[in-house]
Amino acid sequence: MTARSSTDPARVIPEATVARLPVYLRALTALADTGIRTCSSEDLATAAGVNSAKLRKDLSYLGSYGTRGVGYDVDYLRYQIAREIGVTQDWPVVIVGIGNLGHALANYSGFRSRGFRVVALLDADPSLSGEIVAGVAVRPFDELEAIVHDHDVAIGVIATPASAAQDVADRMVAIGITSILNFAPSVLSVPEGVDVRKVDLSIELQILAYHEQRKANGAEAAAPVAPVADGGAA
Amino acid sequence: MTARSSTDPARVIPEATVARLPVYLRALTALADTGIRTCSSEDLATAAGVNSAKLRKDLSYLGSYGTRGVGYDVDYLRYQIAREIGVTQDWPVVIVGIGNLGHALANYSGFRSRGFRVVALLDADPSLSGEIVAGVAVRPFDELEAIVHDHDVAIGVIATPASAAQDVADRMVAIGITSILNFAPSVLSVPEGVDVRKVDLSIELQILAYHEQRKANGAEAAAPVAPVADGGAA
DNA sequence: CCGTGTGAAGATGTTCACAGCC
DNA sequence: GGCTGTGAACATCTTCACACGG
Repeated sequence: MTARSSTDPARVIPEATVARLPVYLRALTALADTGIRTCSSEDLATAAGVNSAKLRKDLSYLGSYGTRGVGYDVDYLRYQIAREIGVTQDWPVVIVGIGNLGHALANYSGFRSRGFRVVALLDADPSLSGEIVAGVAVRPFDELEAIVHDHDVAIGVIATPASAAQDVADRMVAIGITSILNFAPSVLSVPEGVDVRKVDLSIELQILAYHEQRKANGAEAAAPVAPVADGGAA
Repeated sequence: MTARSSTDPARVIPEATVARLPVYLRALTALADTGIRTCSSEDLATAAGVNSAKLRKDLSYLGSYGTRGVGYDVDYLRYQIAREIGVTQDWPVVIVGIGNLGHALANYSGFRSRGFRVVALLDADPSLSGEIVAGVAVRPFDELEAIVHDHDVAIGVIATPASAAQDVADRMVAIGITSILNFAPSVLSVPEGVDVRKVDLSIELQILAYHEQRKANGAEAAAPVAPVADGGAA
């Protein structure tokens, strides 16, 4: 049973699973690059850094793409996941804010190779206009609307200072962008139907600092080594 | 009662809460900057982009720092959260891999202002050695051990290509680093007791692409607008 | 026999709704 | 009266363990 078609509207993939699919995709690509044609859930789970039960459960939401007693065909599964995520063809994206981070993002080759194409770089500072970064000219922020319409852009990246982020987001939303990746350290408010994901460099460090502090306190105080009840996936 | 002291070893803060504390900290700083001395859970929740029940629950894991009928003292709560995270004084960090992203990270002022101090920039490429980035000289990767010992560094940032990331991580762990922030698109394996957090730019975009594709499919197929059962926190 | 796919159990996280205190 | 702090209900996510099919 459960031969769910990819167009079955009832099929819902849990958010936690969606967040791992790109990891599986990358792991499959790595396996394929080493010439491996078939893998078990155990193999792929190890490559992806998760345990095999979770991997199988995740894949089960997509359909039954494995063969019992055998495993998964690497290329076939890779295609199925790519199709599910929607990266079998390129998504055009615009990057707004060409400071240090914007430069790094524009030059990041991982976007290109993973289903995204940077169609424009925009900055409010007119002195940057015309500069070529990673083969793309920096253009004035005003041109956002024309670019978005011309290239049918649905995804925007914000790499501006925090003070500008909400204004940029408002403008993006007004023009029709419905997904935003925000690198600015600010909370964006957007209407329903617009997705925002946030990448915050210093928040990640602060989370590490919290655990680091706990390790230090634990060492000097009570329990020296907490015996973590761990499954044991390497 | 539950007058938990900050040194009470039994007190455990859920991981999901830990991940939000830095957001609250930032929101409190923003409120303080506009001269606000006191705020309700509703105010702070709005500034942080969460709902107030979640905020209160999160804060309750730290202790009882609010006043019923009144709210929270902004500066006092800010200090308590900073202390809990461990950013009341600076953590020295090293950044390995001074490509585009490493440059951007080295120049990112948010680290400095949020409890971190970049004490060294390292790169395996000898031609980069001596270059000054954000006031810090780039040094050969070999000097990692000396630097880590000299500055008592516990947190390392990896901004190398994926192919080098595991080697760098192994070296960091061998030298005594116990927390790693990994920007390379690769799965790191580290021994128990070492924390790794991953920031992956293209994974975030792929997650957005998935939802974007769903919106597009939903529009052309069945339900035009899914009536999301939402609490309604703006 | 082996490894996938999956119900069921358990753990973690979120929201509700109100008691308790200012 | 108003707002915090929190048990209890609900939702989501993870892990277990085994039936099932190649």
